[in-house]
Amino acid sequence: MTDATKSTHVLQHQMESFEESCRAADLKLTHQRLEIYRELAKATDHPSAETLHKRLHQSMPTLSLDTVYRTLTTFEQHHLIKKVETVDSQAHYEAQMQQHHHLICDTCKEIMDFQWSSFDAVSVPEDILQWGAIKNKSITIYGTCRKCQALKEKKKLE
Amino acid sequence: MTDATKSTHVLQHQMESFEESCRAADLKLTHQRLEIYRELAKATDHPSAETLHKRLHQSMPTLSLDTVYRTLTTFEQHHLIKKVETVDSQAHYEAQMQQHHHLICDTCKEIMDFQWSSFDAVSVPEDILQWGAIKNKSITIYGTCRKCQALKEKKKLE
DNA sequence: TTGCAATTAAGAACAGTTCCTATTTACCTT
DNA sequence: AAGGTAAATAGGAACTGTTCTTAATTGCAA
Repeated sequence: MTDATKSTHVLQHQMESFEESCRAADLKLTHQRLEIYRELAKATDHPSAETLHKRLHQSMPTLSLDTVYRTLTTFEQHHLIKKVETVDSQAHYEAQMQQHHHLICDTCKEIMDFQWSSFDAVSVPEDILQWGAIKNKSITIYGTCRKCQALKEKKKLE
Repeated sequence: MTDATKSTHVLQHQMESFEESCRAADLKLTHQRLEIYRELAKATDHPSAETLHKRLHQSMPTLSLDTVYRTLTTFEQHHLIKKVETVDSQAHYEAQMQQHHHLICDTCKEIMDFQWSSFDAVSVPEDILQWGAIKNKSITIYGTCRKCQALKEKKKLE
């Protein structure tokens, strides 16, 4: 993922399948829901409810923060989006529902998506199968991103 | 890990190295700190501050919840314990600092530790190395544990 | 043992999220 | 196209989890 935002035609397609899922789930297609979903779908940075609210405020000045929270919760309950696991006190969300993993920078806290299909293909160790019914496995990689590494180097030299 | 609690001798050893780390970090060895650490170290369920406070309340009735929060934050800053990534609104902690992974039950939300040394040994895909300096990678497996599976089966038959 | 900086208890304050209620909206029926 | 109705929304109040403030207490160095 080199671009900060998705191509419009990929987003278009994602919006269409979202609308279909809403109809299937008996969720009314309100302006707020469509815009909140679109804003999350085009983001690559796993935003919080507050961040989404700020971004949408320009185009929708009367949108309430509560609506953003309520809408995200509704979407999550219908498996249209996911809550991202973090140690942060704010909840973060993503519209990416395909199998993927996360890179987290310990400095700027930015979360990036990545693929690792050979890992996805392996089955879990024998003894874990004893634990119960496995549904999904995902990796989180921690480290310092290039940007933050560069900043640290710069500070050292000062 | 078959037992719900650790053997006393393993815990003893962990307490000793904890005390050593505190002295090295210039952290005073107060009764509260020792007991909070001991309670977390002997737990296998990744408790929240509130849960730890409840467990300690019997033996330490005047221990304040704030002290539990403050102490856990101090320990975390000194890398003596870790905050666990969850989608929960409460923060969860663990004293286990060796490389390990998590199993999370989607029903009872219980978090279990597990090892996967062959995964630990492999290096990450080439393109991720471009991202920055990798420090650690860990897996979270989601599913339904045996206990909850059994409960669901029981409900179906009713 | 004494002195002092660090730590603590208790409750106030704060941040993030959810609830309450009156109003508005989507969309089904005709 | 217009009306009816259940669902959704805005705004603010309430709630939950966490952190801060202050005065009292405690660990530990001298």
